Amino acid sequence: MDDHNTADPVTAGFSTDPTWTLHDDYGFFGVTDYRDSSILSDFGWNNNHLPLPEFDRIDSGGSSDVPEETNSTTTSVVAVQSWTGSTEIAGDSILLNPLASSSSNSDDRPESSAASGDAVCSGKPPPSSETGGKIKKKGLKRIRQQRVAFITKSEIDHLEDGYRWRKYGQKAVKNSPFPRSYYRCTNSKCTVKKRVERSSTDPTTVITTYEGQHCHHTVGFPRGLISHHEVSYPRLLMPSSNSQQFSYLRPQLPQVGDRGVSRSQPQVVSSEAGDHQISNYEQPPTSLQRSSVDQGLLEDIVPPIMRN
DNA sequence: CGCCTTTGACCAGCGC
DNA sequence: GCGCTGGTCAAAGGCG
Repeated sequence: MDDHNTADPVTAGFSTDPTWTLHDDYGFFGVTDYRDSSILSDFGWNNNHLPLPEFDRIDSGGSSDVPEETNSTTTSVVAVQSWTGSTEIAGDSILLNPLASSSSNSDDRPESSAASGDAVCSGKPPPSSETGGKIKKKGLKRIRQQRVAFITKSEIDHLEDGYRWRKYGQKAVKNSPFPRSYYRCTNSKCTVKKRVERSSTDPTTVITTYEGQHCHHTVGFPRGLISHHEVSYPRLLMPSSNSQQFSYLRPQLPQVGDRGVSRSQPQVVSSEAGDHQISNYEQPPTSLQRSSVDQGLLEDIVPPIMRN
């Protein structure tokens, strides 16, 4: 891990950084700023399509509950990348080209199908109880699930995304004055994890990495803001015109092929989805395969046209 | 009282 | 084998 590529695409100019452009096949959809509508229109998007994280006090109904400091915060997603099938992408290496880590990909394949994608919704207890605390199974590699990384320009580290998270760890990051925080979805049957770190070279940006897929419609959407029925749709929270109020939006994604159809269905990750994931550890997914792989969060945020 | 964060310890993987 | 680093655990304490 010592030789992880610590280059920060944010400040290193990730828009031209080859390690990021290589991620086109994995869902990287460009460098953008939701405030720049011209860029969005180039992608066939409008503001409603961006996965803008919401501020922490979403349940305030956009009222004066929002701290003054928060009011002054500018939050915008500037880049997203996603990938599957790679492992040992730890720490700063989330910025590495997953295709370049093929040496570990073979090791990445789930040796035990109990882990990985199908475990996400298997209803099993979380790994913590399964491994019996500090008595861990030796020789059992960590299985990486599909990950999506956001680079977000924000003064807030932990950006709300509609799910409830429990922090389970924090580590100092090499070559960075900012710690990395580890979060787990509070749903006991959901193994989705989230990693949040601030860019060492550009403190104004936050890198949020999601791993796995939620197997539930909502695990307590921000303090009961909306009903369970509603959150079966992707959760995109966008600021209202005054940037202090937030509204829940159902994204109206471009209707391209069957993707548009599937969008209208509540997204429940089945065990089959897990099987898909396993197969994709074995070899790089084709475009068609990715269409089934890129479910969950990625599907929530990336319109089909961008995944082609 | 339940949920959450904090934090030190522990474990696994990797390079040398 | 050793050291470094990322990732995770779990006890303790805080908060509403």
